[in-house]
Amino acid sequence: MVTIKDVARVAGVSASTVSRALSGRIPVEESTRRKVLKAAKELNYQPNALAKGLKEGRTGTIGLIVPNICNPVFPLVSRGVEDTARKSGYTVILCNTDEDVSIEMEYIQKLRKKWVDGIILATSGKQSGHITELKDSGLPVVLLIRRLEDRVDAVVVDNNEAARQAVAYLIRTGHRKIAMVNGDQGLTLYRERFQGYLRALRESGLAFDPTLALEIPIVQNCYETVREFLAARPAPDAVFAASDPMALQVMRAVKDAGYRVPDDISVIGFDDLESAPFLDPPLTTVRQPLYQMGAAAAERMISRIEGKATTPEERAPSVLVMDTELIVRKSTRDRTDEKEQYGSCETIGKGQNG
Amino acid sequence: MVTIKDVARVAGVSASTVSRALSGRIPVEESTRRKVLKAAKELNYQPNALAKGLKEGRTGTIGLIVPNICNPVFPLVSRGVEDTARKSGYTVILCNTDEDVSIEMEYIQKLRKKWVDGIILATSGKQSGHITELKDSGLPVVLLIRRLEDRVDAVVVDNNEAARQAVAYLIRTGHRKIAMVNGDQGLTLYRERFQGYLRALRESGLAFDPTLALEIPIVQNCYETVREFLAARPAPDAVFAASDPMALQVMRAVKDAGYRVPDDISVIGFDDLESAPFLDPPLTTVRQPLYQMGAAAAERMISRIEGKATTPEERAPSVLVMDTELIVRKSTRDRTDEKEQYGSCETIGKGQNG
DNA sequence: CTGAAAGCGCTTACAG
DNA sequence: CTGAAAGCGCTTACAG
Repeated sequence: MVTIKDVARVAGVSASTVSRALSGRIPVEESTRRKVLKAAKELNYQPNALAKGLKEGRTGTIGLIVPNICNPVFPLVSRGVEDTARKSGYTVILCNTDEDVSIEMEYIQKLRKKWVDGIILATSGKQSGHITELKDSGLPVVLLIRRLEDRVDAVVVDNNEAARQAVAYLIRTGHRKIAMVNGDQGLTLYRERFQGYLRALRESGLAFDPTLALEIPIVQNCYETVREFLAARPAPDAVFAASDPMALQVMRAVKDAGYRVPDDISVIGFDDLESAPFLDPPLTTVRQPLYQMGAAAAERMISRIEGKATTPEERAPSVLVMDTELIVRKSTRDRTDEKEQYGSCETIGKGQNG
Repeated sequence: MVTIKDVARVAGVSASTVSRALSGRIPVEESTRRKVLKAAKELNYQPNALAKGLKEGRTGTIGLIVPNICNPVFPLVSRGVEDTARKSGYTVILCNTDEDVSIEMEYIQKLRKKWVDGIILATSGKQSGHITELKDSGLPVVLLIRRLEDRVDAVVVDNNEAARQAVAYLIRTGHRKIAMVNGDQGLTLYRERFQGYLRALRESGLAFDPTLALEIPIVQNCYETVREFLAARPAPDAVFAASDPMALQVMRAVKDAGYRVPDDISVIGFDDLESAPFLDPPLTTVRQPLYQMGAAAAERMISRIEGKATTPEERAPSVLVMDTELIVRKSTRDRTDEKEQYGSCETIGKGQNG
């Protein structure tokens, strides 16, 4: 590798001058600057980022910790982070934890050793002590998806309200027996969505029926659990699934049990993944601005790192709550309209996937 | 941050001794070793990875360059890479290029500056000069998905053969007018899949009809293009889509055009994403061992980095071709069986999504 | 086995 | 404006 000394030799100046000329912000005689730039180009000089980082105490690297990049919300989130980071010259280290706090802590330690300039945490884990500790150590931390009161910067959606709106929509369109298929209640975001579901019921004076609330911690079990649920008791008239991947499995289970979507059972999801409009039927779901959330988290992170936050308000932790939107497609129907739109050929519809 | 000097002071030895004691592999008196370990623990000493990297010329970091983590094959691939890397103590920098060679080159340069120990390249870009150049520079490089003759380590599937098998299956089950919905022909993997399609036709004595071959470089356009295709000419009896996301859009378009899957048109995909069994109908598709491919690439990379490859054969570039498997589900049917299994209620079936 | 010294490749106060 | 020197925090040949 060619070093700063090689450039210095070729340009006929000292290493200090090369460093200054290349930095751009320290005054150097125009003619020497040109000589240095020419030599650097000629030798294809690439400054050693480790030496630079060691000296400056910063590396232009951001850690991004997610539960699992295979959960389809995270690719979009991480593109939001990475695109924004890249535009400002930062690079992203990706870490999957599977919501295992010990892996999360292991990664945090490793990232600190590598002197990342900050850590974006998109896990919704069960513990938080290590996070406030991390923040108090002075390293910039931004939470994504999850918040920790108002003590740490965060970018989130209002899961409670988004879920309430979705369920309120079902109620408004005539559904009365609404099941909720939910994820691990150990994770804040699923608890919040459950609270929203309860709130919508309460606001409409509907009683909460605990037998209609399914907690399914592992997405892969969703299909089986819903099949058993449908086999064991009278069907609900709607299912609110706490994520699109769960909604997909719910729809499959509903159809395989001999019911039609949305004729017999309406299904609503949460996420609005890219595939949602192409499912059969196209999925009604709550849209989260995933890419924008990633981008916003990265922006917040970079302004923390670069110390742009100067006023007291800017220095205080900020929680950015982004808007969700209910996207109505064809997996839900209006039950207040008694002329059934999809009602013909009922037996076939019921049987075709059974 | 606490440094090696702090530990040395507390342990009452020199920094050199601390370094040796902590390294584990250099002999140190048992009693001093214990003192050092105790002091290190007490101070929660974390060695500075930048200083270590600067001295040793390696960083325990691997670069992973993909086209777009939002293309759903890459989350699994990258988990394979990351899980394997993590087990050996490595960390992964993720880079998205959108198949833009200039972004790819920019990232390669940046990764080199950061002294990554190797680069795994999963892009299937149109140029390759910079890759052989990179490899010749001595930095370990492993290709994923794509290969470059036998000049660079690679982990791939036999796209040509996998596509041939899929199309041969369609032919064997009585399909005669088989369309192919394909991706950007500038990318090797799609060209190879197209070649496999042609080969299957040829082997069965079927003529290739160019009007049945659709090149759709941008997945998002797939639905519209297939709608137009179906509106403009008599329908094919099967569609081979070169990826599952395309297959999903094809199924939607087929149904919206008033045809049934698989009664009127069989659809076959490529990837076997997690959602494939839950689609409606469950998707027949070619399974790629995505996670294993990522893991294999990371293993190859690590053995290159750590110089385990010692015999001449081990040092030579290796191309690992992994097996694909055709997973038959319900989106294809057997046309040689003239009792149509799904044939009842034909008009409803055609109309229900139109 | 252990310590003092050199050096990895930068940046930046310190002189001039 | 420019150079020589110090130092970021490690590791490792060199002596002892």
